[in-house]
Amino acid sequence: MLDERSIKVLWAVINSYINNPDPVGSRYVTRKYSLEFSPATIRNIMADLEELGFLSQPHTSAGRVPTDKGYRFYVENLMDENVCCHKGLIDSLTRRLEDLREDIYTLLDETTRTLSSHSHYLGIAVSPGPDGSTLRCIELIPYSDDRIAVILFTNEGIIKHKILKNNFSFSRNDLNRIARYLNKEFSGYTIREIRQRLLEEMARDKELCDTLISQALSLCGDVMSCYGANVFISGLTEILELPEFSDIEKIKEISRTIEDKHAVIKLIDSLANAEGVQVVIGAENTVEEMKALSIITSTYKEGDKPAGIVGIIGPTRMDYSSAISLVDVTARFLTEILDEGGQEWRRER
Amino acid sequence: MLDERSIKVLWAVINSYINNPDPVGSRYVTRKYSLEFSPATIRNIMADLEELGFLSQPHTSAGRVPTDKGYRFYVENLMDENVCCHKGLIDSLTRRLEDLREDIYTLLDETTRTLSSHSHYLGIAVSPGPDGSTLRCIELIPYSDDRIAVILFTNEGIIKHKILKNNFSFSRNDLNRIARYLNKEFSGYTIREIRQRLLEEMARDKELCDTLISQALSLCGDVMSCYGANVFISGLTEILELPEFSDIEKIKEISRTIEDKHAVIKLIDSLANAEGVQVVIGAENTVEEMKALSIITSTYKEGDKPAGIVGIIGPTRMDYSSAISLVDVTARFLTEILDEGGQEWRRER
DNA sequence: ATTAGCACTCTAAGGTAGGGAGTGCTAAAT
DNA sequence: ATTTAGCACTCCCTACCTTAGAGTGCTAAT
Repeated sequence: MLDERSIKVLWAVINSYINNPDPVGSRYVTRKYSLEFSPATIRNIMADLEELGFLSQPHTSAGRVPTDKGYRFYVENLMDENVCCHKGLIDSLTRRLEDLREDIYTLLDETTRTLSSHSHYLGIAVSPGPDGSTLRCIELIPYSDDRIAVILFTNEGIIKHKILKNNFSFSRNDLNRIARYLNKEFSGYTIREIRQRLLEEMARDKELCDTLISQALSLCGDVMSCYGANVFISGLTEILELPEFSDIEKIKEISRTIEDKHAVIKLIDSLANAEGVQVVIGAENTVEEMKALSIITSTYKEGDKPAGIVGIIGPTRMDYSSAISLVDVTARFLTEILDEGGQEWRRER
Repeated sequence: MLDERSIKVLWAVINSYINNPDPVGSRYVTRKYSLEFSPATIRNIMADLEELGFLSQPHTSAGRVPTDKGYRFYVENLMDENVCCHKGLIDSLTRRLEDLREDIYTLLDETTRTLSSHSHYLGIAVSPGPDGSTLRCIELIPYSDDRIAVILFTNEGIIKHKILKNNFSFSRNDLNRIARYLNKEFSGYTIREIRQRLLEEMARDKELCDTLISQALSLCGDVMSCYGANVFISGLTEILELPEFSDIEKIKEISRTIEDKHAVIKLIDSLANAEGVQVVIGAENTVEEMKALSIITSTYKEGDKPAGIVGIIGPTRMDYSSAISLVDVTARFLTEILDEGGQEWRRER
């Protein structure tokens, strides 16, 4: 499709632009990348590349800038794959996440911080949602006369708690019986499956009229209902340093976008089921406010099920190769951590 | 100290500047506030006020701008105290916090959102730290072969959990016994007191050699050690709209400052023990990066002990009267919520 | 096919002039 | 003695212009 010369030039332009967001001129390319052609030749090539949609000019008589299509080609064909191992990243991940193995929310929060400080873009992570999480066990604890603390453990290490007001007053024994029942029935299922079964069981138990059990089911349902995916984003400070965000309006837009976690979940969800690292460049994005940004994500897994997502959001002018491997390594790392946490449990069964 | 005329003028300047951050001129004051003097007279008064340090000029031949000292005088003497009841605020607080009574972290997070959306400044909240929180009860739950989930309930509604790796394998019965012991010993004490006692007991128990108990104590200590105050800040989007933050550098500074939660805690801590609403204006602040900002805080209480802090951070040109009552109302509201949550418990004892 | 040369285009930066808002001072008015 | 009108002056802000520089596209020569 493209001859070798064109590829060299395209690579040079993108490489240069990634390091420094100034339109790239023909003279600069010949000098800096010591190509064996004169600026005039490069100009011709660039004109061709522009016609093909890989480059564009901010205005006549400015240098060239890569288009989204250009970046896409770069990511798929030209990128430097063998980025050095992320020793520093692994180090900080292990160091910072050491004590957090079992508290996945804090773990993900720290992960986004690590991602953003290493990439200098936004770090993002989505916790396992109800569909993927497997219930490990439920505990019911008397909290006060008319309140019960319900605590949910999942394999992914998410602990969800809620305190429920209750009309009946349960003894500790009652609660233990209920918990035993719930655990027997539901542990090992995903939250989504449990929700489904709850609906059925509750319909059935209406007739059985076993107060304790039906109470238990309703308790369980209450907690489940507040179970959703959580989004973590950090690194605003990092991207404020980038020249493309020196404009207040853009910052406002980004800030609004990332404060609206629902929008982010929607955005990210479409990538949840893909294998490996996903790259969405600029206008490939379906969300209007993100058309100037690129997103790199990967899923981390619990066992062999995709659990949640980690990634990086940055300008389209992104250091793709390093960002991609950063995300890749991080996702693997999280998968590993979750595995350690889950192993004994799976062995046990 | 100031005659009535001067006060009127000072009030007018500050009032005008709060609504619109342009230096206030003499002509504008006479027009807008229909004072019974000519611009020339106002000019003389303003010159006096400047000499006294209440006003300043950005440059010769610009209008006047209030100084920190001016704001201070305004807050203490001139402010419109009887701001209308914050019906809207109370409404959204009740609506948004209804289901969160017992999960204080989510509660505080939502509180900052409500504060920032009502004030259009930054909303801030600090959760009860170890010193103030009273332990309600401890639960120990087997998590896997060699791990135990420790769950801490406090009166303030904070639930802290941690999963601990353990060398011994405890049966459920063991854990229940340990939990009973711990509850008997420690519930009703503040976290700080417990930490203190733990140290003593552990020293003593070395000789007693009751493995179970000393294990229990060490478990308890482990969880306590991760018990610190949490800071919540939100509303960056709000203050991006303010004209004083149209400069990227200022935004960077603020963003850095609020991302550094330790600094914020340090800053806020000095206000923790004061009664009622605290107002810190601009350079009165001890933290360098905050010298252009004002902070309004109040403590919410659990029972009669101050538990944590809520507040607003904004530009010195802040709508103090509404911000102050906003913070006041919110703090009272939180206190009330915590009271409801705690009442039964205290009654029980 | 490539390159040197050249005219042309567009931006970014710096400099200048004019308008406008506001002041301080002085002298007149109350 | 206080207040006010009048006026000269100061300073900022904006718009406008100019210039330098970087880069292009085209043409003609290699």
